[in-house]
Amino acid sequence: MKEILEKLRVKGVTLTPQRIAIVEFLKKITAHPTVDDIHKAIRRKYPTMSMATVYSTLELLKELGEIQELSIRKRGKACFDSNPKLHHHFLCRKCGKITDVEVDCPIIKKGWVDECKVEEAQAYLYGVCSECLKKEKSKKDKS
Amino acid sequence: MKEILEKLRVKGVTLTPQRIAIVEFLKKITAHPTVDDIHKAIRRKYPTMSMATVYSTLELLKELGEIQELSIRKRGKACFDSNPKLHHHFLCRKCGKITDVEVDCPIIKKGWVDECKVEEAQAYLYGVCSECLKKEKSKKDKS
DNA sequence: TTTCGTGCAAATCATTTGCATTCCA
DNA sequence: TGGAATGCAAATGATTTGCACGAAA
Repeated sequence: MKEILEKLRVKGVTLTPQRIAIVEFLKKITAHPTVDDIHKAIRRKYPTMSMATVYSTLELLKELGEIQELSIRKRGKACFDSNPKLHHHFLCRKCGKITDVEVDCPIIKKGWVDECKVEEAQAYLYGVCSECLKKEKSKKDKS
Repeated sequence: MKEILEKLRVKGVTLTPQRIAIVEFLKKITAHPTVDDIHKAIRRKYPTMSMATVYSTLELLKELGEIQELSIRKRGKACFDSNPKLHHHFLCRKCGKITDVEVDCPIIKKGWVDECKVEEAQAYLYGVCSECLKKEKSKKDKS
């Protein structure tokens, strides 16, 4: 945690209490919060925290490579992953939960594809998660 | 083309002129148009065509598995691919063009990952396309 | 003090919805 | 004819922007 804030300071980022709160919240959570999730959570501590500040801080962290933005919810709101490293995501259509997918895909990664320079890569998988499958199964067994 | 319309008719879809126009437009184009692109294009022929109709027809075609929706433009508008088969996409950050990526990735596809059932999969790659790289290079060579 | 960040409110933009009208089967 | 599709306009919801104020360098 401290290292991240230190890294930001070195890069010349002004460490306001709001920004620190957002960084701490993101780096603590393993879920993939939306802008609204972040805003709501931090408002408990800083009741005046505005959406505009959340947006601008997320933009900043993204540019600095500290987080990544996901658009896995089609036509839905953006969500954020505090882990900027290359990995993929699964969205459960039943419960809506997003989980990390750590499989390594030799082609879908940074590098070169069809003579194009790939700087960022994200794969989105959609379906039914193991928990929801279990629930479906136990419901079926009963009937 | 005719086969697609016939397939839709068999499935019980009412074939209005508007729907036919949208299907014909989509199946002719190799690009990845937004809702607005489609609306603008078809308005030339049907000046009263409304956005609502475009949205609802696209929703229908998606449900019937005739097209797929992409959310490759983060926080941007949705775009559509008239090819419903599994393949991936590349978005050039310089020129904004979206191109198909036909590489096959053993993991990013329908099947099972981490005990989750994967029903749909899409990989989005971001970077600089070959054309923009060429332009950059020729500019550098001159200077 | 001069720049930068914040918070508020208003503006924007894509998408959705309600409803009266029109159209296909 | 009757249910479904269309078109319009208004509503919604996320994101962006403008600007005055306050805080940090």
